[in-house]
Amino acid sequence: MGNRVPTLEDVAREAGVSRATVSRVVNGVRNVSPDIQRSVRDAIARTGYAPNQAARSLVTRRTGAAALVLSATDGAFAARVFSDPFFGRVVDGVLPVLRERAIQPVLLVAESERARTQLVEYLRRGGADGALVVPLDDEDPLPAMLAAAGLPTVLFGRPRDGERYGFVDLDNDAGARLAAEHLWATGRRRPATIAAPVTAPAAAARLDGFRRALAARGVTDVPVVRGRFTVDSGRRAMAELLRDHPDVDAVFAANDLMAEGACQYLRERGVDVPGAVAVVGFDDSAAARRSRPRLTTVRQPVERMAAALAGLLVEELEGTRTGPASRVFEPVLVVRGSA
Amino acid sequence: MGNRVPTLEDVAREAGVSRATVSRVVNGVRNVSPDIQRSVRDAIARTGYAPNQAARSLVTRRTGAAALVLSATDGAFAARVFSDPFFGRVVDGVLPVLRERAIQPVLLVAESERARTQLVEYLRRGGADGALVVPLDDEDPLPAMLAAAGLPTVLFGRPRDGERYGFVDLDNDAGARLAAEHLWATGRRRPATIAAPVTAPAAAARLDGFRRALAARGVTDVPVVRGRFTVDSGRRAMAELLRDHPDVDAVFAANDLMAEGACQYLRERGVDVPGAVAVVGFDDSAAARRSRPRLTTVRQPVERMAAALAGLLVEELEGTRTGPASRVFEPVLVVRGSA
DNA sequence: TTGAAAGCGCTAACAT
DNA sequence: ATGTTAGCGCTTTCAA
Repeated sequence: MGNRVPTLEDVAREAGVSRATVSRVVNGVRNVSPDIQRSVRDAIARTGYAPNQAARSLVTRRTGAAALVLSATDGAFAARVFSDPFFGRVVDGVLPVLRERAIQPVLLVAESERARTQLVEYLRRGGADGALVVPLDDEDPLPAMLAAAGLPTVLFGRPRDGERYGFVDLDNDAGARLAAEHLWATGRRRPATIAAPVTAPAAAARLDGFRRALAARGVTDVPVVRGRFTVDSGRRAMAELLRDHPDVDAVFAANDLMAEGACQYLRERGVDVPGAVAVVGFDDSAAARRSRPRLTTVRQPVERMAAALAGLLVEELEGTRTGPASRVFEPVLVVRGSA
Repeated sequence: MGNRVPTLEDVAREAGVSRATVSRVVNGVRNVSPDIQRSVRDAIARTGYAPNQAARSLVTRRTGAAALVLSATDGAFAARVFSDPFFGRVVDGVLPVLRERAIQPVLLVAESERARTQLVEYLRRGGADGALVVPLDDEDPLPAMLAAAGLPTVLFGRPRDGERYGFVDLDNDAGARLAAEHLWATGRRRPATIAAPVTAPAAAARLDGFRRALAARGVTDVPVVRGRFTVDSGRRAMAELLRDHPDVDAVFAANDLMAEGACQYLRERGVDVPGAVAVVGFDDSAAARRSRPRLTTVRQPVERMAAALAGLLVEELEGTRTGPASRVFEPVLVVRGSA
């Protein structure tokens, strides 16, 4: 037996109609009489027909897929992405929006120079109709590459070059301020911060926001140690902080993972949290709830932001909106046990 | 100006040659004189041409992409995948193999019934040339669906229905035995185990292997508590174990995350690890090195296994091999501080 | 409501 | 070494 994959033609012959009619049924176009619809559906079932996406795309110029791109310029990529709950939350937020519209979400990772090139090539050729990009680095060239390739692109996090893309972002400055004000209000006068890598998106905003809010209260010498968003780096940063500034009474970390690491280190050294040192995290991820004590943290509504991001792309693809649009979300302070 | 995307035709006209010649240059076929190659390349650069994948796929019946499918039948999917270092290691292992051959890796997640259906549809239509599937559940119908759709499919972990697919797997039984023998050899006589969910792939093998090895030494009543592969579930399991069997002197957890949780709980309760209770993990993931004390664990060479898995698929796609093939890796015990 | 036919952009067989 | 040409399987006018 010919092991050929069945085509529209086969279904048409089987059902005794034209290709056009089968196509209409498959694509749910009305103006097809009910009985013909039935017989076509039967023929489809009998033949096991599935549309050929290549042929379809060739004429519609659509793939029905949207790329969710995780991009970083440094190494240790997968280790980071697959251990920070943040990315899972992004995925959780994006999926339902796309699924609802039967847009296939495809995750693409750009872990190296070569990967970026291949990825852009892939998308230029028509791998997906648009891209949702989560840049892990402010200097990431990928968004610009995608835009240059003419691909509808939206970003998680405000890009440096402002308004060329649609994006969603958090008011990071306000978030850092919430942390600072809470620590101040609870009597902390010698706060330090475990900041993000200099090139991390949002890093500057969280650090500056924290410093400014404290400066407004007369605290100008806030110790800063950089972490790398991981539990381990938070632990090491805390060790450094404790060594160089044994009198700190509060720590604001740029994400929950580092705050968790800080708590771990403090507890191991017998330093009471929050008694001796208060710790505030950022994100309100799963790490905030599993940490001991549970973390007081600045909540970033990642799932809602990701859903909005997907919505932005969908609008662009559907032509509902034309220019780039953006949306900024407000953080909320969640007080738990650590501060 | 006509905002049309340039096609082969445009490049051909620009270079003053035929479409076929341009195609040859683009696809790196020899038999094209150097000077013509140059002028074609120039024309490509000038026009900004990129091949249309749909048109290409239509004739080659290839997409140049391979899917890495993460599939689960229960909820809390993204939270699991994006916090267990295991999946990052799989990605790390797969990427280089695919990149090297310029095969685009696309990550697909099947988090629900609907997602599975859409995903299979997508792949049937030609979303990728083959699939690397990491099933999180033994009863996952996805592999069978993909196979039924005629898509080349290989699995991480031996499937229940044996030899219908190519797969890579670890000798989990041997791994569990290593753990049991180490605990026995170091004088532990009242071991317990934190097992995986009943439907988890490899779960049965690790549990049975542990039991059998101990039974051979006369220990037949090994307490078992089920965890869910997370730190938290490991912590809770340990609490349960300690409550119901206060005399346990060793714990074998089915992965490092649960072992980490067990250690955390024990330390919080002031139980010395490994003094009072020895803990052995499984995987040798990043969690093993960050845990305190560092975990003694059964090493699973996930990256190498994932690379081999990708190799299996590549062979199948290239026609180098025909029937399903499989490869089973041997575990190694890594002794650190926890046992 | 249905069918006929053109054509999307490319590769590959064949001809030169 | 290069060109000509016939499709790949589908959607979408346009006619009927």
